[in-house]
Amino acid sequence: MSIQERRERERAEREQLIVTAARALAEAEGWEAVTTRRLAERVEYSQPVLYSHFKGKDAIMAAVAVEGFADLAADLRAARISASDPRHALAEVSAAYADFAERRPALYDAMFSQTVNLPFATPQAPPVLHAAFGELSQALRPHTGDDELGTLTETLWAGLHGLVTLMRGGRLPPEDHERRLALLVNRFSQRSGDPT
Amino acid sequence: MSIQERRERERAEREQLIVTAARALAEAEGWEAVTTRRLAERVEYSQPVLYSHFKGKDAIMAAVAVEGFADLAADLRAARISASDPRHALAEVSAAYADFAERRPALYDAMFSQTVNLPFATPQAPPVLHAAFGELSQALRPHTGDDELGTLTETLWAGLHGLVTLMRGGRLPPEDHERRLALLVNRFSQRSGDPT
DNA sequence: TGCCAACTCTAGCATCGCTAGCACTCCTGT
DNA sequence: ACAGGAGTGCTAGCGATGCTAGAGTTGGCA
Repeated sequence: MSIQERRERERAEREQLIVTAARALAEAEGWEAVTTRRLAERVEYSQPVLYSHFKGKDAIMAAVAVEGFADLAADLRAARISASDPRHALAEVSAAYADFAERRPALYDAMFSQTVNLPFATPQAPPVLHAAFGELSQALRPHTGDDELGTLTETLWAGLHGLVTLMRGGRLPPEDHERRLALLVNRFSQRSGDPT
Repeated sequence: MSIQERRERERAEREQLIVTAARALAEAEGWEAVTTRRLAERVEYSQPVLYSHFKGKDAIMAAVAVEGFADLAADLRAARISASDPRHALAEVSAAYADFAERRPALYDAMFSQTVNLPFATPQAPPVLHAAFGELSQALRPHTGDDELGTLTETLWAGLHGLVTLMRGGRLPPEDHERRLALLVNRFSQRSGDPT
């Protein structure tokens, strides 16, 4: 019994080692540099070991992506909490989102650009994913009614995602990033009541 | 002289043949199915011929992308022209953009998702690229001042791009697409003056 | 102590983008 | 008309990719 447990524990540790190594390699040199051979060398095992843990390279990237969502959710939450006024939180959270994408491009790629087969807009989606989405929702709550909060969150998310991906692909001039971000946030802020 | 011209003409025709075949193959089976071997077989030449026309596979994709921008610009223009009221054009053009991405996913990938090394936000960018961007700008013009038109166009574009890419990647539920699109357009419409 | 099961590694497959070098074609000048 | 030569397309192959089959070794159990 105990020996079985030890083996499972060691297996879990090795699996985490693989994910961590993949993430480190991707963040250092980009995903195109993450080959199964290099990854195997990093964790000091042979290639087939990777396939005893994950179905393929995509599954490894998906595991990294889940870690990324946890980090993103934490960043967004920190930005929201530290905001002086709930109405200012939207700008802070949006900026945090953009910063995350800029600071961790490889992680962001795994989460969004790649084809990783994660369940997203369903209850089966990993909890960290709902958490990240929830932070955006909370930041938007003071600015809209409950009935359209979900859809509005999705749309804001799309706007942020578009901004960072187009900029990173060289499709948008980086020097105007702040202005675009401010403009987007402004358009998603409630202005009907008071212009204070 | 004449014979030299004929050769150049034939070369140009063959180059166009390669681009057309690449595009057809990509639209039929996706870019991962477009290998240099299959492409060469389609155009009934050997692989190295491709490299006498293009520096590599990326360059072929870039050529397809330019064609895509021309198509997109045409679609957007048609939507804008056919709009009854200039103030309604924004919704029409936005819907046309989303439709384009949905109807021609492979083309859209070549234009935006892939790393194709095209000059974008510079004067060196292909004219068709400015044309497509200009259509979005024209649709937005009735809704904002000239000083922020450029930045606003970039931001709307990012919003549209985010919507279609996240939806195609399974990150957003398709059934709410129309509502998200309407919401985005609404947020980019001028509402300060009249609620008519 | 001997055996069996589980596990890991070596080696290799099919395919990828890309290229070197040979062979052929076709225009040119005498 | 015909030999020479420049240019062009092909065959074959390189290094690298993701992934897998089968051999070989290790380690716990009777």
